[in-house]
Amino acid sequence: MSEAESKNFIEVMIDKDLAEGVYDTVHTRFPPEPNGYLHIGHAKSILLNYGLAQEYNGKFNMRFDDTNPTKEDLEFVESIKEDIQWLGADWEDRLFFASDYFGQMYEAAVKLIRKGKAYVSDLTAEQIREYRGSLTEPGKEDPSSGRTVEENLRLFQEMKDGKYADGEKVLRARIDMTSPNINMRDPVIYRVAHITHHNTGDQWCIYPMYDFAHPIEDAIEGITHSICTLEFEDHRPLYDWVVRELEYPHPPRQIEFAKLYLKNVVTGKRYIKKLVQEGIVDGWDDPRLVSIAALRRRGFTPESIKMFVELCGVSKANSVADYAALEYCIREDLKAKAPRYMAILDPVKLIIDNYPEGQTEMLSAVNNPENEELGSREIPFGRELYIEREDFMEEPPRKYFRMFPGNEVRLMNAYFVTCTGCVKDADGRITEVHCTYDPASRGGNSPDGRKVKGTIHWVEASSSVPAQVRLYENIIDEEKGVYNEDGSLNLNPNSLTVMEDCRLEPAFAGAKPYDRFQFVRQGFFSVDPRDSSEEKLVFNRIVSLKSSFVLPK
RNA sequence: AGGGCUAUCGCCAAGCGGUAAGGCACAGCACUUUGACUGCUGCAUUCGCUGGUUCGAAUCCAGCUAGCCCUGCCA
Repeated sequence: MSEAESKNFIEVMIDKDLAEGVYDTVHTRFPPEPNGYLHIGHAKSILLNYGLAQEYNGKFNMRFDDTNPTKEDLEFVESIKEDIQWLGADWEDRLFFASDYFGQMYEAAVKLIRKGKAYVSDLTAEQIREYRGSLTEPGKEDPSSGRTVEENLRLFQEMKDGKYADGEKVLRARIDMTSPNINMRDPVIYRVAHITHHNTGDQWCIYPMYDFAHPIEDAIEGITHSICTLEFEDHRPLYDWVVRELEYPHPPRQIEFAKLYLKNVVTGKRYIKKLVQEGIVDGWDDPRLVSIAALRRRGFTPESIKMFVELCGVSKANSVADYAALEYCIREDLKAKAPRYMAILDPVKLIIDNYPEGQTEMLSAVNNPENEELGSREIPFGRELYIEREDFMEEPPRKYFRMFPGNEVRLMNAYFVTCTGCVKDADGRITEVHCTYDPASRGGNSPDGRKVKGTIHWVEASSSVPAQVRLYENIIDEEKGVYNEDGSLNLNPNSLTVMEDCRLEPAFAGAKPYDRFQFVRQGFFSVDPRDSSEEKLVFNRIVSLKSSFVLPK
């Protein structure tokens, strides 16, 4: 991460624009339609637009592109604002709604009509489709295209005044019905829709189409670089046509980049809706999803998402990022930020036979060896502890260096102990592991300098804090991918494992929602903001530690 | 098939005529009071293919091939 880092193609274009004096500032925007929740793909666009404004000392606008009331809802306006703020993109006082420009858009349409560049059409939607031609055949002239300016003005006024039913008339731009670019074949720019808009109420019954509205929105706000995704490349000639015909003095430039896709995750709204309806996930913010809200709830930091987006880069090549890259980013961000406490997810008793009964003592532990600012804590130690069930094996495989009969290991921050055996119940399940400790090894080192290969984590039994911990796997099967061949979702039933009887050291007692920790040897976890209570903390695993439990074959 | 765009390591991605950056992933070694972290090492004689121009091409030209997008009164 040095200044030697190369610029992406958008920065190169901006540099060129600035150098040539096409623009003397940079002004970007993020223009979502409030018709759903934001996911990680949107984060790329938000952070890209905001980042560019920052980098070039320019401005960044927040704008809701709410030109189609049939699909939009106020509910989404609030969630989108919250997500963007959480990501750290600051629009300052520049929060706009495309619907606030309906008056100016109407005037712009009138201007086009006056210039003979737009006309009211009587064609039905179906006829318009027929007249448009196909990918390989040119379109035909609209029979209504010959109307006079006066007639068009009158009819458009009547459209606005509610004289026509939905679909009865539309306003079309007059461009070129034979253009090889279908978007230029006299696109519809205004339609009639008698519906209440969440912002403008019943003030309008005609609404502008995206292709007409968007360049106007950008021009009104003084946007210089209108950054959107690849599928709009074909629309750029129309975008340019609109700003040119409307004669804006400093027309904005549209630049397209490739969307960010993440391998093996579900982002499709209809699939998420299905998952919610069927109760497979507990909402659009279920920690297994990758909506911004879900990532936030699971414990991801805005910094980690920013790092991920920057890691992925910006280009025009369609690409699918590895989930592993996201995991890398959150580990990287949290490893110095999160205190490292001990937590036992699958407890089994460890009894130290030569430790005095009824005795406890306090031991000191550093909270994060990589970050001294996080200080240290006192942890209780006693005769009965909990250790991880998988940290003991009666018959260990090769290269297993945790607890097994006869082996000496270190209890982290405490003592060396030598395993002496275990106790089982009638079913053969291990109920207790036994050991003896070396009192001279207090703190975790032996004065005689002998070494142990294994260090395991533990929690003193009587003072331990109960908790529930949820472990997430990718919701989708790694091999098969997100969707089956018939289009159905390929769900992994093991995507969520709930550990009910976890035991934490007392340092966790005051943990608050969203607090993040590294559980020693387990991974990074955060307190779930929705399900945690005073009585019982619920943790979400953000990400596991890298191959910390993989045994060599 | 008409138009637009894209093709560089398993995944991202620099490179813009001078002889293939970097990150993720992976592997090995070292270190380690987390089998984590960290450190070191390895990982494209080759840039979708085929020709051409050039002393020299991933970079220029031509022709192919593959993938994505476009026939909403959605955005």
